[in-house]
Amino acid sequence: MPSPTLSDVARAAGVSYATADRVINNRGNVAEKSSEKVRKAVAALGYVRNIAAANLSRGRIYKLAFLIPQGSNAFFNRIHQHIIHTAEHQQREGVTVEVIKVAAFAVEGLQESLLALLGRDIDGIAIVGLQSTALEKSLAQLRARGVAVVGLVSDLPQTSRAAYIGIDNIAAGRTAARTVGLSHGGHSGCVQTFAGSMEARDHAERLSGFREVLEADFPFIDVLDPIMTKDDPIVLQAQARELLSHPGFTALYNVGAGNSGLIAALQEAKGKRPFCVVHELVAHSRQALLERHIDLVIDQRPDVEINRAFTVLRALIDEKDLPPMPDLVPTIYVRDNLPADALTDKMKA
Amino acid sequence: MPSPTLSDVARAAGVSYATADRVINNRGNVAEKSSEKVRKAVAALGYVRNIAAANLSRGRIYKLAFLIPQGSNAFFNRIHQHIIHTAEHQQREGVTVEVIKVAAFAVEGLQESLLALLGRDIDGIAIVGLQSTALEKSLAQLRARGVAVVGLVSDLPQTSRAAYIGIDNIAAGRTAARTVGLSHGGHSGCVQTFAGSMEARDHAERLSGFREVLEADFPFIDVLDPIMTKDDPIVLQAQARELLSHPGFTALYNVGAGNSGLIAALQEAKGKRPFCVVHELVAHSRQALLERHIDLVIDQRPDVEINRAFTVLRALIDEKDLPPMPDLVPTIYVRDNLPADALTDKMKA
DNA sequence: CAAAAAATGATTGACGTCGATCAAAACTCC
DNA sequence: GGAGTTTTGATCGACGTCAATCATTTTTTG
Repeated sequence: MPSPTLSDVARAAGVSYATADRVINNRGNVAEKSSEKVRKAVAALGYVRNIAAANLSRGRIYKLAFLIPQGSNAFFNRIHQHIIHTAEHQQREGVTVEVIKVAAFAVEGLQESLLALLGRDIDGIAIVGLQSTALEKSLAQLRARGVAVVGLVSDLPQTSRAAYIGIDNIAAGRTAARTVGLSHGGHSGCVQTFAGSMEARDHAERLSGFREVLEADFPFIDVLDPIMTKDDPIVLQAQARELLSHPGFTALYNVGAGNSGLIAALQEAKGKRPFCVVHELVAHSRQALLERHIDLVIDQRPDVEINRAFTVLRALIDEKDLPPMPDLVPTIYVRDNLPADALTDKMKA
Repeated sequence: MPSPTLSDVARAAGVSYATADRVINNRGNVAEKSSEKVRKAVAALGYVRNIAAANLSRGRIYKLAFLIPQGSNAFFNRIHQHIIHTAEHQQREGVTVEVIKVAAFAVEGLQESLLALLGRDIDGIAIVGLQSTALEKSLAQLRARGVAVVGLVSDLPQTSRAAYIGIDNIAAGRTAARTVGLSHGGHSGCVQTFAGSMEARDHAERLSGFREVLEADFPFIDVLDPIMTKDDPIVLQAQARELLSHPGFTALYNVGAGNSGLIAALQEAKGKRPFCVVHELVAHSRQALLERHIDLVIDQRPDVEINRAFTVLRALIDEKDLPPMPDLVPTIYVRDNLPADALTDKMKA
């Protein structure tokens, strides 16, 4: 019942503790024959090294870094908050975390930060990624040095990371479409979409998922080509204001950020407004839900993602397999299933 | 930077390690004056005992028990699966788990299981609860012996548990109502509700939340009194079949279980069907979503709940404060945001 | 003020692992 | 078969805590 120790393994393999230790921590200078015997004994006994004891022994500290885009984007502020909050609690378990702000969506900036990291001893990094192949080389270098790399929210080149932690954005778009479709109750309609930029992969993916479902399952709803906003609230507000003055739109869907502008425009408008779906639950989208200016928020649960990032990074660093974690799915918020407002609560404190 | 050790505390307090140890592990035989000094030093240095080292030292094993209702209920099977799965991974970290099946929704059965637990040395239990005050005494006894008790999915008497892990069922009902309301796109309608029993607190709560939102925000939708089903698929199928033969129902909402019956009836029916909302994502509700027999599933994410139960129990047992965990909210599933089907995947393997 | 009781100090051996060191044994190779 | 190399064994002292023991000091009590 009690887990076998390395001494047990050594005994079973017929070698000394020292040799077993050399194999387990591959320190070299061990004959293939002995190595073989030890590996067999490990398999036979089901030995798993006690990470707590190991960490205690060497006084290990896990050094993690999170690279997230700079700027005043409410969503990334929320991400940042969650990282800090989680880091506080992990501190006592030997995890130190550094949050590195990177110039938003600029490959060069990210590249630079990665190079800076190369010189330091870091155990794992989570990166809000860019698909650019320009990153491949430095990421490969980092990983060659044993650094665990995961993509967060937005993926990196597949070969450059051990895992991607984020939602499926096509599914997110499809989900939005489903709700828009259902909201029409079989009646015809016309949806105006908004996007920051078609170069942002997540925006493009959401749009394609959105289109796909509406075309297939709700053909009586027209989908208009997206208005490009650069995620700028000012642009969104102006465009939305103009739009809302014309009747005929039965739904609005913004795949990108800058929702405060959209919400401001909706707030001004009188009378029946179109069905509105946006992404990411932050202070203003939350309030807009409560005040009925919008109907739905599709959220990627950054709290769950951050949680997962920590867990995955530790598992990668410890080279153990992943414990069960909640699945990541695009979450639909209406005004009735909002979580307690932790951020607001914190602000008060 | 490195955490202070108990030796540091002892030195700071001007007492010996032995005395500091006596205070920390309250072994008694220590003068109030010394005790005071030690506590002050603890506060001053911010000492937190190293749980990994402590567990290593005493070879601690956390003994947990989960009490869940017996029977072939798909939802509880899912719960059971998650417990087993999580337990496997926790095993190597010194956690043993026992799942105790209790006669469904019978206070006596639960009571009996609790009494049986009284004799054994258990560190924590999670109970799919009953609100009954009959349980208060045995729960109080257990807790007096230092057993951590949390309510799972369905709450226990408030004073009898340290935490409740489950969704707010009123919010769940409100959420269902919101989606039903939105699906009517401003048109009038008529919803038939189904419930297992009004004595089940979660059923009653969901219904009241459902009613509340529809009456307040969608007064043009009629809510019919619930058909009582005892969560029996046969009953549901018969009732639904009958219902579907009449036109005029624009939505169906089942707050309880037994959905396979409802789905079977929907499957038989031809033509346009009402908007359908049910609770809990399990094999058949998942399939029904995919095959478009129903529109929405409100789920309480048992995977998240189980995860949380383990985390909370450990925190209670270790007497440390709670690490950040994902919020528990009623989750809305449509056919486009379903998680990967872990259970099915497992069945195959 | 002496005897009993209570509190404290000092110390030790676990727990399982790491990262050493040093000597002894087992091999190569010529 | 002797020098050199590689591989082993044995052992030690951390890491921070727990759970002991035993001797000593301090306090209480009659």
